[in-house]
Amino acid sequence: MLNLDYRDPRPIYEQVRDGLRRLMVTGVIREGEKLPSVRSLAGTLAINPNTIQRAYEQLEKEGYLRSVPGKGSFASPSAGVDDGRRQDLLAAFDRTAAELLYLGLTPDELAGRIRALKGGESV
Amino acid sequence: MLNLDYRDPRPIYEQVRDGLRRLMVTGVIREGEKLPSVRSLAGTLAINPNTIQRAYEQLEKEGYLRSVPGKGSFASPSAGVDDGRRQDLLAAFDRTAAELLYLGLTPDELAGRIRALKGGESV
DNA sequence: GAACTGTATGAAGTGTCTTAGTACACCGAG
DNA sequence: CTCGGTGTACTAAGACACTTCATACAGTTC
Repeated sequence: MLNLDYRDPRPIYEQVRDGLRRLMVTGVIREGEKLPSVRSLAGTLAINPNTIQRAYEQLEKEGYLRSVPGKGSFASPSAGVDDGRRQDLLAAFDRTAAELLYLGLTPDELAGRIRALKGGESV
Repeated sequence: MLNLDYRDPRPIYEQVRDGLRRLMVTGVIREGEKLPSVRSLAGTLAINPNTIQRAYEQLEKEGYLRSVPGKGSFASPSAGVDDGRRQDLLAAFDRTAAELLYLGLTPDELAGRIRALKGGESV
């Protein structure tokens, strides 16, 4: 379900956080679905539960999941994602696209890449 | 020319590196132009020269500038940018766009943002 | 030679990441 | 109610990255 790369300079909790977010974005984990518990995921990945909790904590702040004491953590609907996350993504999108244009790619090429992503056949 | 934000969790050398890269991408610094020396920029920003050197070192690996002992550092043409950097950017572009689509934006909206960036009126 | 340039090295302080261990409160099933 | 699983909180410790300070060397320009 998730892969850790110890050669990756990014902290483990970021790899877990980004990996889980990606699973939700790509539809592997769907709205309302129960995520692995802090302790079980820590066991699976052979890391400390505190590290998992930190990843969950941040995903909850972003609005990607909701944690309920005693019950577990559940994926939230995409509409519930925090607006700050949206703003950050848009800013990152503009920065990346601007540099790619500087490097010689055309707006049409970038638009083509977006269409090729297939928006997750949602709605 | 460059702003440092000490509330930003990113390391200073990354802020300098990304800031300089942005100045080149936006055309403020043009191909062949001489960049501030390691020591002078360190003095301007009131930080250690080693930190500037680290930023320059990485930009040179990316192909954005070329440093010559005794002479200085000079902005390279966009065609000289490393291919690894291109690949990283494309991967980041796809990830960001995929998440934005998941959050409800349409391919047309994203394409519109790209056109609004105005590719630096180069060539 | 003097003054600039990039480059290299080592030591010290600070902060983050991660682990380990413990503890508390909540929920659901038996 | 009891028990096991859940999220959450806290402290301590070690490992590592970031940054600074200081020094040094080599190349260029005048």
